[in-house]
Amino acid sequence: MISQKAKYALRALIALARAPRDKPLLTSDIAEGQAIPKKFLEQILLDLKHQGIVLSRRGKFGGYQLLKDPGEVTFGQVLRIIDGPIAPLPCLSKIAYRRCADCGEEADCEIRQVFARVAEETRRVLDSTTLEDAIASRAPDLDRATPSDEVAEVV
Amino acid sequence: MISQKAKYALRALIALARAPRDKPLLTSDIAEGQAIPKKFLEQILLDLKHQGIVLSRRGKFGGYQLLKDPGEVTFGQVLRIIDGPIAPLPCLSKIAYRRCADCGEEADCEIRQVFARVAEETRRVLDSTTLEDAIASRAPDLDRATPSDEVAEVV
DNA sequence: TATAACCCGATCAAGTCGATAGGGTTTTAG
DNA sequence: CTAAAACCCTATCGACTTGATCGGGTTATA
Repeated sequence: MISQKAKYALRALIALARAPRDKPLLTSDIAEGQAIPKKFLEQILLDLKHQGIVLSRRGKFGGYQLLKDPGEVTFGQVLRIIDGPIAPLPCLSKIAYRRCADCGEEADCEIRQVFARVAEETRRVLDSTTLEDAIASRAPDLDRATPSDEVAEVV
Repeated sequence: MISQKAKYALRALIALARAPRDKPLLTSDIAEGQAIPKKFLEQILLDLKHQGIVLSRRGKFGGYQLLKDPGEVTFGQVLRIIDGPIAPLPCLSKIAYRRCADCGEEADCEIRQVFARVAEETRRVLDSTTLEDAIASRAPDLDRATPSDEVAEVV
């Protein structure tokens, strides 16, 4: 289950991706349009800003805009920022790898082997689907997916 | 992330699958062998019993055995019993479907569409991988996967 | 210089997770 | 018959997470 927060983040980003690139959207407008608690959305947009996904202008007539092209922001990136590692087991995450204290040799772990396949499939979808794909309601261009080694680097 | 409880359940079932079919294993033996808190394991095995995965004999020289063939118990079944729905969004689960209160039309939901693909891939792996596959350290026979409609029925 | 708007940390209620506690019930050995 | 072994069941607990709220602080513009 992805968190409510991640859902909010994706909805906000999709709203930003649909808006004209040069006109910032107000937090309150996004909040109202997407039925997101405003103060909660502020936190989320701030996270996304710190991670270089959006940019903000302060003061009167400020607001948020996408910093990257909608075709270059993947669902995987957003989920990792908001929810943390995507991998189903800590020992399968490269951004937050932790050995399973109670397991034996990783190479022999049957459970790890099965969930490694799940992680691979999940990454294949999430790291290749962009905001642009989502808006266009189309399947992502699979060639966009980072080569497997590099993907593994950020799961 | 799958829960620790689900990991324990899978480890216990793999231990049972490896044992001779007619000789029950003691909770305490499994607990010791797999480094699982005994009382916690009791709860887990009880759940698995109620769901028809294992059977138990009470009293002296009692214990647990697999009720089904190791080739007929999938990771998906076990995870659903222990952790609940596998689907990444409540609106994608058929065993515990809940409409997203704050979303509009489901057919138009871009997020749902993306995660529907994730759910599909995840199910394809988890519903086709059995305890037998895990023990043999081999990829599952994909033909074993339930036809998509039926799979959807139990996500 | 007033106001709009983002920035930021603290806090909170409810729920979940992993685990423990304390027995009750059934079966078998002797 | 009875004691011991082993499963059965419910309640509870502390730590953590989640979703959200609060109260301001800072910055930029008209």
